[in-house]
Amino acid sequence: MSNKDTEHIILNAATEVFQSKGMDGARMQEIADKANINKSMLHYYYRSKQKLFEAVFKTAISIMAPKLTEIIEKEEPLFDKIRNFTNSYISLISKHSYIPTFIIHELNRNPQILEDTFVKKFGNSFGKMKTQVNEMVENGEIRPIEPEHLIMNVVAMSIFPFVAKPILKAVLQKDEAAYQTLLEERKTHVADFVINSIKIS
Amino acid sequence: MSNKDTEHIILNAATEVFQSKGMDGARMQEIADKANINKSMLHYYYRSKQKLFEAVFKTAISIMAPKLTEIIEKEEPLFDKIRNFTNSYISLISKHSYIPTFIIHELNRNPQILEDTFVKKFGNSFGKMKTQVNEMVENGEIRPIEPEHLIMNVVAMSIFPFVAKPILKAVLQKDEAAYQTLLEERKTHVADFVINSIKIS
DNA sequence: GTTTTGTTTAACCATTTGGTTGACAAAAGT
DNA sequence: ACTTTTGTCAACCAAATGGTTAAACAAAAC
Repeated sequence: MSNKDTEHIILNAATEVFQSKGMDGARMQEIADKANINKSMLHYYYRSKQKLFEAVFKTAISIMAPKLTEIIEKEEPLFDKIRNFTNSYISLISKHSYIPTFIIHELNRNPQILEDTFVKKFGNSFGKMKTQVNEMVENGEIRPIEPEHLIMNVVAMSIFPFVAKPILKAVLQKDEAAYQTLLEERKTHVADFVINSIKIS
Repeated sequence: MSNKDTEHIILNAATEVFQSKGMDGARMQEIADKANINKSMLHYYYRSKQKLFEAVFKTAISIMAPKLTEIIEKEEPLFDKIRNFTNSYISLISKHSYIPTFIIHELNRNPQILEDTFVKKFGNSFGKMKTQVNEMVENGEIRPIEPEHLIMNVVAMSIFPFVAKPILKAVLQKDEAAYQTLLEERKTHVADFVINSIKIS
C-alpha cells in the first residue's frame, strides 16, 4: 500500500464521516476505524482535524461548484441553459447527496470558510447570465424578472428537495423509492416549471 | 427570580446555542454562561444535554409546523393560498432565521427524531391541498402539475434562500442589506412566479 | 549489506466535556 | 418555630477526545 493510497483512503473515510456527521460530530477515531488504520496516520498525513476537515470541505466545493459555473457561463439560449442545469445538477447531487447539507451546515456554522475557499471558485460567473436575462426581458422575449430571483428559484428547486429530504418525505408521506422517483422527475419538471413561468405565451 | 423564570432563561440560552452550533457543537458550559447560571442548573431542570436539546428541537418544530399546516389546510382558492403562504411563511422565517438550517441539519444527522416529534404535527395535512390541485388540473383551471412538485417548489423557493444564505450572498455578490431586500421581495415574487407558471393564459 | 529515509503502530498525555455530589440557603408547609 | 422541600452553587469525577512520542518496521539509497 503506497503512501498516496493511504492518503487517499484517509480522505475517503474522512469524507464519509465529516459529510454525515459534520465537523463537530465527527470523531478522528471513527475516521481511522473506517479507513482501517491507526489514528496517528491521520495526523501524519493531515496535521490536525481542522486541516483534514478543510481538505474534505474543499473537495466538496470542487465537486459542486465547477458544474454550476460551467453551465451558467456557457453561451447558450436561456431555456436550454435552464434545462441543462436542472437535469445535470440534479444528477450530480444524486451521486453526492450528502454534500449540499454538509456545505450548508458548515457554512452557517462558520461563514468565514467562505473567504478562504469560495471567492476563488465563484468569480463573477453570474454576470453573463444576468445580462442575458435582462436583455431578454427588455426585448420582450420573456416576462419581467430579476435575474437574481430567477437563479435563486432554479437553484432552490433543484437542491432543496435533497437537503430537506427527511421532512419532505414525512410531509408528502412517501417511502424511499417513491421519493427517489420524485427526485428523478424533477430533472425535467423544474425546468418546465421555470420556463412556463417566464415564457411569453 | 422564580423557578419558571430560570427554566425559561435556560431554554432561551439553549435555543440560541443549539440553533447556531447544532447539538454536537453546543457546549453545556456555553449555555450556562449565556444564561448567567451554574452549569448544574441545566441538569437540575433538564436532566441531560439530550433532553435539553429535545426541548429546543420541539420548540423549533412547533414554531414552523403549525403555520405551514394551517395555510395548507385552509379552505381557500389555490392562488390565494399560495400568496398567503409565501408572504406569511417568509415573514415567519425572517423572525427565526436559524431554525430551518437547524432543523434540516439535525434531521439529516438523525432522521430518527422525526418519528418522535413529527408524525404528530403533520398528519395528512397535505391531503386537502392535493385534491384541490388535482381537481383544478382536471377542470382545466391550471396547467397540469403534480401536487407534490407544486408543494416542493413553493416550499423550496421560500426556505432555501435562508438556509443557503452564505453561498447565495457570495454567488450573487450582495451585502447583508441587499440580501435582506432580496428576501423581502420574495414574499410576493415567489407567489407571482408560481402562479405565472401554472395559470392558463 | 549497511545506512538512511519514510511509514506505521501502541502507549501516552493534557484538556475538554457531560454529568454528579454535597453543602447551603431560601421558601413552603406544619 | 422547626421541619421539609426546592433551588443554587463550587468542587469534583470519569470518560472521551485530539494530539504526541518513541520505537518498530519497511523501503529506498548508498
